[in-house]
Amino acid sequence: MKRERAPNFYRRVYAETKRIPRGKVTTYGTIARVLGSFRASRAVGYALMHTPMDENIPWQRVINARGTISIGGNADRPAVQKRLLVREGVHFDKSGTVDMKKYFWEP
DNA sequence: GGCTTGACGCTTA
DNA sequence: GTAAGCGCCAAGC
Repeated sequence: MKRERAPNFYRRVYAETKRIPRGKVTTYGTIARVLGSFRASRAVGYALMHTPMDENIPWQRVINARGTISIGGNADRPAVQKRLLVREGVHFDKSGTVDMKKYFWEP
C-alpha cells in the first residue's frame, strides 16, 4: 500500500484531490484530465484506492462521472463517504446520487 | 517481458 | 433512457 517510491502519478492524484474545496465534488475523469490523461480514469481510481489516510486526503470528494459512489466491496467506506459529503453540505439524492451540476468542481 | 485486473469514461445498439 | 462493449493508464503476478 505505502510505497516509498510513490509514483509521481499517485502524488498528482492526491494533490488534485486535496485541491477540492469543501462542499464540492469531482470525478475521476476530471482528475485524469488535469493530470494530463483524460482516459486514465482507471489509473486515477486505482491511485485513490491506495490513498494513504496518513495524508488526510478527502478521497470522498472524488466520485465517478455518474455522481454516485462505487466501491461496492465494503459498504462501510461509501457510507462514510456519503456521510462526510452530506456533512460538508453536499446534497445526496435518495438514490445516493450527487447533484454534479451544482457540486461539480473542476480546476 | 507479457497478461490480467481495477473506485471509470465514452460510444454505439 | 437503459444496457453492453471497447479503450485508456497503472500496478500486480
